[in-house]
Amino acid sequence: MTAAQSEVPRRERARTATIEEIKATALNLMRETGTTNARFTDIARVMGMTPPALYRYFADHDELLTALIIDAYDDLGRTVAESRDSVPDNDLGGRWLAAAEAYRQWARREPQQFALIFGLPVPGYVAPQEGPTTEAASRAMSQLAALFAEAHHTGMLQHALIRDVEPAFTRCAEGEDKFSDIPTENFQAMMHAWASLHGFTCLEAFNHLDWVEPEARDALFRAQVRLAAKAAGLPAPARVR
Amino acid sequence: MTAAQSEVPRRERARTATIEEIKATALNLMRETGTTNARFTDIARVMGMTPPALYRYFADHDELLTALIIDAYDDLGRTVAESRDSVPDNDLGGRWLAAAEAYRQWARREPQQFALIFGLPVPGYVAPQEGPTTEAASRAMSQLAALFAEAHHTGMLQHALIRDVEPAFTRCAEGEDKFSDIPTENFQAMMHAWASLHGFTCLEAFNHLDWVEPEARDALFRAQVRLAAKAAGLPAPARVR
DNA sequence: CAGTTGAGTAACGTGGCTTAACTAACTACA
DNA sequence: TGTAGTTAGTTAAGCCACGTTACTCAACTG
Repeated sequence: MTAAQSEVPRRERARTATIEEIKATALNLMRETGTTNARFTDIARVMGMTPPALYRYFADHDELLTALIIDAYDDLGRTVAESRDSVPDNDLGGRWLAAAEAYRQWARREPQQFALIFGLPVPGYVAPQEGPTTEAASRAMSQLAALFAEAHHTGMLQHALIRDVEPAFTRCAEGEDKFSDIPTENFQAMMHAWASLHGFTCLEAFNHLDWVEPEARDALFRAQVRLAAKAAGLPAPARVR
Repeated sequence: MTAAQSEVPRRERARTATIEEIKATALNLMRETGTTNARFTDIARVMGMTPPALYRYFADHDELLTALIIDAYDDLGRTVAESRDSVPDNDLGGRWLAAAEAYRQWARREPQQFALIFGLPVPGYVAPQEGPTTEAASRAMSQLAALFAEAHHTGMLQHALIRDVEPAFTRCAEGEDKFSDIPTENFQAMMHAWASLHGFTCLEAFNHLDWVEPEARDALFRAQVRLAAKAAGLPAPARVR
């Protein structure tokens, strides 16, 4: 391990550390202000630096934002995957429940990052076209798709509740290589499940469910997710929490 | 009608007209920039006025935003209600479908206004506590609730797919006076339906479904809404579109 | 004619983005 | 070990833009 450190030149390590610190600081500022804006000046001040120094690491405000967006996707995807994989392979319903809960809790914990990736673009930000953000997004989403692929391959995926697959959607789904191993019917069901999960998550993360008591909100969420599972043909979770 | 105009003093009419123009201009600027920010300076410039003049109408940036948020809720609620009521009373499934489609299309048409009410708060904006925005929100939402109440009273509301109502949610739902005439089971189902609708709408409005062809997206949406209806115990639409 | 309202001008203050020029420290190599 | 090159960082400065207030003028109302 000590040997591995010297693999990477000292300077380069310091540099990446600084980059990480900048991003972390920007996120902290967003958390404080409750927005998706982080001023260069403030970041520098908090870090005990001067604003121009940041330009050594990010050519542009947009470049920082792009990095943050990619990180957010990766973090969300990783969190969902980890939570999903903490449930045994044979309990597919439980794995879906865990993944969904992770999605939800991540958004609650980090509403700014959630807004960063799933909300309106930040004022003044223009996304790099065909860019790495899109890739990061599909990487994160494939964590959900993996669950359905898994279910399909082990034969545990039942028929979806909506079975009259729309022809237009069939054509479209077949165009996506990475999902080609899931039957269209189930792929469509997955999209429904995702939308359903996403909707609850948005409402809660942006404070539109404050009038529902916390325990009731938990219950409502579980019901929403179970409903989505049932509709998608996923088996019920092994243990009821 | 001509007599009615003189009911309201000339000055007051001019004043409200200006207020409307300010709000409309702000919205146009938001549409142009694709954000939820509208600078006072820009509004004034577009209107052929000077910035300070706006302070005659809005004491504050926040005051303008508050007005815009309330307008957005009202507009959304009105749009949904109109679309819903354009379908015959006896076709409850069709009414739900129409309402949902209106919700979706409104968000597509006005992503900025949609973000204004359902996204992160605008940078620097602090909502007036216990304020009129909350009232406007529940007014808009009651347009959906009305549909379920209607269905319940005419006896056309079947059992929801999820029937083991969570006890915590029961207590909470009973606390809401305005929904007290809908059985808890169905109220919960309504929340599920709303979340599902909202999720799809958010994803589409914020460009996360661009990879799905337009016709396929329409199909996907209709399936999502039909699924939600089935789960909530609403009858199927009379005519299949 | 007196009072009220709308609007403009000028000005203040602030604050942030960004570039340019310079300094200090570190790295590597002879 | 000394020296040349590179990198991180600072200071200074320019620039622009926005929000907001105070003051003044014009127009309308009654």
